[in-house]
Amino acid sequence: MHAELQLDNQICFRLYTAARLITQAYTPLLNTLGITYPQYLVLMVLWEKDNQPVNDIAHRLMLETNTVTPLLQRMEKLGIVNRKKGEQDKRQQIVSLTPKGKKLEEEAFAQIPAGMNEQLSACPLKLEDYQHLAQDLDAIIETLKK
Amino acid sequence: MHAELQLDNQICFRLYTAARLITQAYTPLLNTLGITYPQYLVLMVLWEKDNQPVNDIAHRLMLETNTVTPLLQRMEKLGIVNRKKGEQDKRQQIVSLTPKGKKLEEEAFAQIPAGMNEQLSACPLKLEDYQHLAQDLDAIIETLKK
DNA sequence: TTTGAATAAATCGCTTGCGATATAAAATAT
DNA sequence: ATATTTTATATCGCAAGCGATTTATTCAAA
Repeated sequence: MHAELQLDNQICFRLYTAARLITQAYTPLLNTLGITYPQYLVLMVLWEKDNQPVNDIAHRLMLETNTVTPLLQRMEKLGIVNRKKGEQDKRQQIVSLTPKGKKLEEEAFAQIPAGMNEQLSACPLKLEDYQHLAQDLDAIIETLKK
Repeated sequence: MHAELQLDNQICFRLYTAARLITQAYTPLLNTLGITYPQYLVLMVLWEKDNQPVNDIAHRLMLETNTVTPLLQRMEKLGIVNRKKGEQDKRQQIVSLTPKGKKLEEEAFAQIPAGMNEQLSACPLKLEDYQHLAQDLDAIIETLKK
């Protein structure tokens, strides 16, 4: 019985589980938009700034390009982004929103935040708890990112 | 510009990223044991209580059996667990540790906690921050689990 | 007891995530 | 200018994770 090896003592298991469950909470909301959670993340990056190369999107999401490239290919097939070769640097693929991808921002704004608030309404955490949580998670992320 | 749709305002993105990065931090440590992080979770469940049916393991980890069954099949192939049909209830598969699976507990105890502490040594969070973090994550998990 | 409903696992198909490698273009060095 | 190295993406293979369905067994009801 090593206390260090017990599931209940693992912050990592809690992170792993909370991340899965909150992604699952997004899923029915995102299904009505026809996208997945990682695709939603990519859209948030592009809604903030359109026309970005794959690398910038990957860095923003702290993912590798071997994750992001296939994700973008699927999103292109869905008709929500376009990819075109960079003009100055032909190695780059510049990713941009299609009209459909831009339109999704309004639909998301109308549905996602309210839908998540509703699902978390029973959660006892207060605004300051969420702020504190965000700070702690940022500290962990900052420590572990390369 | 909808502030609600900005990545920096998303607690979910932080959870998603922190969970990925901390799993990545485990990876080199677990590689020396020849296992993955989800496999390590299963082992922690079995180290606490051996001989459990698939369903109990899945419930403990808050995963579905369609995730756990293939995971256990891979672990069986690695020679760290055995599966045998339940005697009272023949629908069940009772999962047990092999000698190799039991031995991994000592190796894990010798390497994993210290290795993770080292990687998180630069993290500014104090013990009480981790405790607070654990509480907040438990609140989210409790709210979202079905 | 026989039938119908619930339960335990397993299987299938698809998206992610990531280590390893490949390919092409740009930047640097000689 | 040519060779070398770096950089940007893409490709491949495998482990998860999960919705949907299937199969076998048990439980409950008629």
